[in-house]
Amino acid sequence: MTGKIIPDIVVSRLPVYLQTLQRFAKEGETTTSSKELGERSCITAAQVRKDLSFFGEFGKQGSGYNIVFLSDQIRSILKINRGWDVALVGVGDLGHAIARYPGFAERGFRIVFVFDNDPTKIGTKIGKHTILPTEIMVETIKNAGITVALITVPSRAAQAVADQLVQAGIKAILNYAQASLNVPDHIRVETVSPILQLQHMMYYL
Amino acid sequence: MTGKIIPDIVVSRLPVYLQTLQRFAKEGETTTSSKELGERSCITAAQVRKDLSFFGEFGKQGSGYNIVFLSDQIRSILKINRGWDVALVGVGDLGHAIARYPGFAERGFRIVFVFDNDPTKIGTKIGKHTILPTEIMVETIKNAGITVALITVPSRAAQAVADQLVQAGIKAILNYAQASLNVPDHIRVETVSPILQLQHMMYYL
DNA sequence: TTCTGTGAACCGCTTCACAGCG
DNA sequence: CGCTGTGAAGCGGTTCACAGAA
Repeated sequence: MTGKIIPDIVVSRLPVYLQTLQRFAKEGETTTSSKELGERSCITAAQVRKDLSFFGEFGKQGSGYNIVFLSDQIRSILKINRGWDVALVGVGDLGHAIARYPGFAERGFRIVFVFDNDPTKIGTKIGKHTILPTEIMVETIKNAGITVALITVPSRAAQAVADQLVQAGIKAILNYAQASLNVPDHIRVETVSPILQLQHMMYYL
Repeated sequence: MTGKIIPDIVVSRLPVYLQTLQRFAKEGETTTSSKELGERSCITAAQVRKDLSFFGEFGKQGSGYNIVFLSDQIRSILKINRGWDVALVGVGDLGHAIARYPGFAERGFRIVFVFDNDPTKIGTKIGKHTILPTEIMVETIKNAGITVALITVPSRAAQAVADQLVQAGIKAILNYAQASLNVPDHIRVETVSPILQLQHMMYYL
């Protein structure tokens, strides 16, 4: 089972299942079925079973899946059964909002450094973080061994920041800038694109 | 050509093409090819040609696509060759950041109303908008004939807000809350899910 | 020649359907 | 009987390859 290549689209559904499972857990459920999990995740039951079977046999025939057990398995597969230290680059309005948002830390993504290049911001505090100058970014990230970063700088600066992050040893970038980033093949980038999502929806109006 | 059902995945790539075309335009180009447009959009040339051919014959054999013309065609297909009035619900940190972000207006999505239910916020100004109480939301949106809304309220409140928005005649919702919304079939919802995107990437680290 | 538009081949994800176990 | 796990079938999107226009 391990070593087999899993379709990326399957991996991308695991966080969705996890989210639904957490909702079930909050509702006091202890067990679910592929049918129920699928319905609440907008995915067919067969798809759910096939997806999960890529990674193991997590269910019990006749009774379904144990919610806590399956959640733990998915967290383990996604490597989010541990915490991840994250760097945040760019403290405009959006960076500010993200730095103060507790949702990332609740899922194990701890923002440990916040960088900006604006001299009037450097040294000031945002929550419990002191804003650090980008000059020391590469070295700081390298020394801390951080591999995940969020980019919330203006589009025109995003590529330069990405280049620095790659140099600093970052392996995964969540990009909030309205720009597509050029990075080496072994670096993962996901872009948050609310504008593209809006434009997409307009087609159907 | 019109009336034919276009795969949603094709529609979802149009905004990507448009974004790339705009970059080309800014770089002073006037013409491009499926090869060039594809490379900069991380999509194969054949895919680009096939996608565009769903909607018409926009290129010239031998020379490629006129950038301005193709941009206009895509904007027209997506119905973003006009402006859209948008309502924003929820003025926490994120809503605040979005209300002040000029990127939406630059692409024709004008935020015309901002709602919140916090009495200490209602009546205060954010940019040029006065924050309005949610009590008058349904009526205000209905009267203005607005069909697009952004939800930036806490997860627990998102479904209730969505229900109201549907009642108000909203047809497309961009949901920033960490929650999946239940809405009638004819309403489009897209969710911005940075946390799911991060979790997805962790698999590959 | 260059590059588009497109039928056909291909490939991979989704769905089906059922064996098998509790 | 209920529900999983899974080979096989089905389907839809992607890629190929080439006719044809500039």
